Amino acid sequence: MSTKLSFRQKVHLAREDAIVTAVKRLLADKGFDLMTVDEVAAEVGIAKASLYKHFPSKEALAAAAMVQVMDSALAESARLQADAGLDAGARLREITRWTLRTQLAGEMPTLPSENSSLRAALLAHEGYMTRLMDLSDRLGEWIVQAQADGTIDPALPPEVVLYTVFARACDPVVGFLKAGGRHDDAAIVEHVMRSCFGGLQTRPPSAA
Amino acid sequence: MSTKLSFRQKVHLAREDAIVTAVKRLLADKGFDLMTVDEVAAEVGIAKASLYKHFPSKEALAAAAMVQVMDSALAESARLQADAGLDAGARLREITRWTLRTQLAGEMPTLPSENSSLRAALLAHEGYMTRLMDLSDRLGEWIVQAQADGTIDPALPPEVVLYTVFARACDPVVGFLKAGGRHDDAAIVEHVMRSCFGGLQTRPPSAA
DNA sequence: GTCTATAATAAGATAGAC
DNA sequence: GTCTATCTTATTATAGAC
Repeated sequence: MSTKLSFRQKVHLAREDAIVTAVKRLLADKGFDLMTVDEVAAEVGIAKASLYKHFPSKEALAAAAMVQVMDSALAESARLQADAGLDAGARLREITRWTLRTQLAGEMPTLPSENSSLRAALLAHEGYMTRLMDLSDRLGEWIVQAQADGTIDPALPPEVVLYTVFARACDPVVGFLKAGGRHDDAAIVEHVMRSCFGGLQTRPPSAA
Repeated sequence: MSTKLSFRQKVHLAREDAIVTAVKRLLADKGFDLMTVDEVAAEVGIAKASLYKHFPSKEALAAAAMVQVMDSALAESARLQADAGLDAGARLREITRWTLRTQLAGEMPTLPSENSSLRAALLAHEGYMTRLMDLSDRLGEWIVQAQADGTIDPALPPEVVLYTVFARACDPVVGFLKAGGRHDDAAIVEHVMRSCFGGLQTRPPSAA
């Protein structure tokens, strides 16, 4: 890969980045089905036909946004991996916290529900699937390690833990609490973290 | 209310019930936005125009389905309330279990996401809102009682517990595990129950 | 590559006969 | 109340000039 880019190419990439940023925000706000390409064009400030010169379809638009989110998540996971002061359990908690903060910031596109034209497009999108598997592998290692360490319940199958962490990205509890207006963002994150990792039941005073 | 119904009225109600049943299934399967009125008509086996003689809009169709689900949930909560062998914590666990079983059976319509024409229709639907508030009140009493009993973590605000229980109705973990095919329905329910009430962290051997 | 204008299609809703 | 046929609107996508 050359790092030397012509002015034209830089402008091109900057525009595509502006488009993807708008798509991310709209996806987080309304979801794929309710987001219209007209809205995206309006938010970016260009004509709809110009959008289609950059991305061939609405699905490709959304996939590009999902790839960018995956890259953010992978970057965050790399930071946590590099932090030698954290054990596997702490890394899992911190990536979950990052997920909740990202959702609260309105930057977490809602994942595709089971039946959606987006779902098929994402499954066929090589870049997205590679990143999803990389992230799953890294979190999977943390989970197995944390279960060996005794910080994550070994009675839960690892995929249950993985899906539960992933699901925080679209946890409706976050939105409900935000809409209620009785808690600030930090409190919402801590409440959801406590219910997720500690459970709803009362915990006996921990030996640890 | 008279219990005496003419034959015509009975046929009318039976048809409306068939419609609502189809809508419930399609809502659980595809969600509101992806469900089309044509599909509903096809599944019931009548013409679309006939549907509109029974329900004035797609939103009214979905609202009728949501009311029926709420009635099921209220009936289940009444059964649990009447069971003197259960304390508040056990009732909360059992209503959550019922929610998960209903979702696995394909009978739990997905709740409206934040931005949807359905959301506004439901907020304006008196029958739905009354039932939602009745159910929230009953679960709210259970939560406060369970926190006083020490079976639910008193550090969590009651509304966090309430929303967390409600959110099991659309927990994507259930669908992921089902799609994975490595667990039967009963195992899925138990894994999600354990992660929800016990938390992802290892629990020290309980004193209780 | 950007624009305006325009297909092409899908889906909610209705008209009018029976 | 049920049907067929149709209207209306919203939305994805493209044509063609510059």
